[in-house]
Amino acid sequence: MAVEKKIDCVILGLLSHEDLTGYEIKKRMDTSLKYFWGASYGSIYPALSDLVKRGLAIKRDGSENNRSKIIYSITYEGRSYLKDWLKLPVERDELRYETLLKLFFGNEAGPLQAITHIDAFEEKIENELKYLIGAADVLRKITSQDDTHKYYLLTVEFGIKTYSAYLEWCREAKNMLNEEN
Amino acid sequence: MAVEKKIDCVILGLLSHEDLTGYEIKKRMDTSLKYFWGASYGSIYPALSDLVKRGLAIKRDGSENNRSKIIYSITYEGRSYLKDWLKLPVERDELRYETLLKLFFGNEAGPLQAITHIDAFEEKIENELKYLIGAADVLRKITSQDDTHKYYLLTVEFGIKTYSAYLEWCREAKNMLNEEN
DNA sequence: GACAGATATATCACTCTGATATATTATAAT
DNA sequence: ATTATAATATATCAGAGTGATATATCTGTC
Repeated sequence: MAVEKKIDCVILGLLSHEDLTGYEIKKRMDTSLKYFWGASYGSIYPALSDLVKRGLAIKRDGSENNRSKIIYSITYEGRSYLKDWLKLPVERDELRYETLLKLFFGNEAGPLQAITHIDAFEEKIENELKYLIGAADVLRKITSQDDTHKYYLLTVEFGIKTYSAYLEWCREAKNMLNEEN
Repeated sequence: MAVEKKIDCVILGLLSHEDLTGYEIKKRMDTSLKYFWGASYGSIYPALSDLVKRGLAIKRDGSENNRSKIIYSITYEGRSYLKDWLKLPVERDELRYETLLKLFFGNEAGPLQAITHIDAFEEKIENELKYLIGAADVLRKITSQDDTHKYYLLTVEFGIKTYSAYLEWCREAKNMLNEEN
């Protein structure tokens, strides 16, 4: 079986929920998927053209006035392709934390520098955690009626759990670094 | 200031600890850095040649018998370049979890499929957590004498905290999915 | 009516991955 | 002793994806 390109699978996944333009797909990446996935225009637009060529999606013109707009929908074949991919075991879960990388080499720059990086990390995580907690409240109310957003809620709860753990670690790490400077 | 390529910074960081061959650098990536960073031979070898060209590292022949071996060391300029990068604020911390991606689109495949992915994730994390706990024990003994490995220990403790949170989430997520199937 | 910001599509140089090729040495099995 | 397998070691390349940039329109506001 051909190796699935991840960008194709994400786009088909989003199109399985609703019809979208390339621009809207990018917005979903930057909001709903932000905490565990990402993609740039440079991969989205070429992938959309390719999906249409392969019959996994179709496009229609949705222009309004002079604003050009191309709306993409998933086809039956696209949905089947998506289902096949969802069945396959997960290939890779990957973390790429520059904060940890800089910390790992921290003895070159000293504890004060390390604490500065941890402080910045902590602040960013605190803000994102607030957002996720708000999102979870909204989603819990919706899913109590119908459960179309159940899976979305699961990923948000993953974020809440891990971000809370990050904050605990920040405090402990700073304590350890403060002991000896 | 020129934008630093991440691969250059990681390699210089590793060389700031000890002289290494390209192969050994890859091994460090796959062990010590594994939980928060990665790189392939296809980026390591070209980057090493480039670092030498720019005077940030030097190479010497370390061949034994017929086994060719090139040993790289960091230069004064390289160490200074590394320190400059360590001072800069972190640009990006990024998660790329295919498990969460498949879960997000889970309503297309159903709760049983989602649970299968969570089970696989849980098993992988349990194994890695065991390894990290062992590594932390060793590192804590070493750092109680001298603290060269203090920063390494901090990254391991980050892993332990987050992996424990992942496991909690796995149990809760499966409970939620089991309620209704 | 001027300006900023959001909407919308598209391309490109460059980075990095994943796979592969090549060759030697060490270890284990038969 | 021989064979097979795994580890050591360097290197390259097609293809995937990023980040930046270009272009143009629409919307809100001062």
